[in-house]
Amino acid sequence: MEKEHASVKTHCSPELQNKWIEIQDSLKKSLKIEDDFSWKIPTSEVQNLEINTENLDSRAILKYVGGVDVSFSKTDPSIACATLVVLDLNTLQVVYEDFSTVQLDIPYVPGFLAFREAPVLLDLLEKMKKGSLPFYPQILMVDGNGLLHPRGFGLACHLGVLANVPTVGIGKNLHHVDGLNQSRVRQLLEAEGNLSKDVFTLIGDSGSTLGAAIRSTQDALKPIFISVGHRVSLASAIKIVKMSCRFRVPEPIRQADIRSKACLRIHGLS
DNA sequence: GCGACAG
DNA sequence: ATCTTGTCGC
Repeated sequence: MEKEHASVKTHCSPELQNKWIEIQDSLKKSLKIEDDFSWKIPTSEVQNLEINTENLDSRAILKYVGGVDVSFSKTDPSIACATLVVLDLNTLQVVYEDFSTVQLDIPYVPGFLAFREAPVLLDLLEKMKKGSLPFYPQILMVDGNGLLHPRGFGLACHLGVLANVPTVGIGKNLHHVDGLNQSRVRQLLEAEGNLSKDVFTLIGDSGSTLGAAIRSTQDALKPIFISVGHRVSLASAIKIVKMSCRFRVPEPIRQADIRSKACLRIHGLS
């Protein structure tokens, strides 16, 4: 009888984890956490109309927002469907979608999600770019964290750096990091005077700003967790996320998730 | 040292 | 991530 724990703790060799940590630390040197893009974020409807006399700003307006997600087969947990969608920010309609069904042998290890999911997502992005396909995303929303990560380099950062595209991390659950945990977030949201607030900056014990918890919809009790991925500031990331929310989960991520699962069904998995 | 821990 | 029923909302 092996000395296997009855629990389902995920772990892999310390050697591999050390190697992964080196890669994260190395890639992190290329990380940019301020706005680094040529377009401008749309503000009010009025300003987008050309009746505005201040036409000195010739930058393009953000229009194409991407979203990526990976779903897994319940029958064979190693089979995954990775999905890339691009939405028109004005209509929140999908203008592009692509899938890749693959076998993933690398396990999910907290803190190392990128080593499992980034490769296939990168393939989808590179395929779109090399094919000169239209609607290549000006910014990409990723199902996972960015700076809100044990070493400040989650999947959103990882993908952003390798694809050299602006990214924002979207977590549906809090990754406990730097002293941040559910009870502290709960305490933030329920604090007197914060009942009507919808954005809560997340500052760790170290004093650094790791991201923000936001109530994306009025009726959403449970927040989502936004963090900087690459080439975008937290303030800009929050603005863009707010513009893409019809429901709690921002539409690019939500559509990627829905279509990813539909893709598995069509292929007889599910 | 042990537990907690995005998807 | 995935396993699941009913239920509420648009």
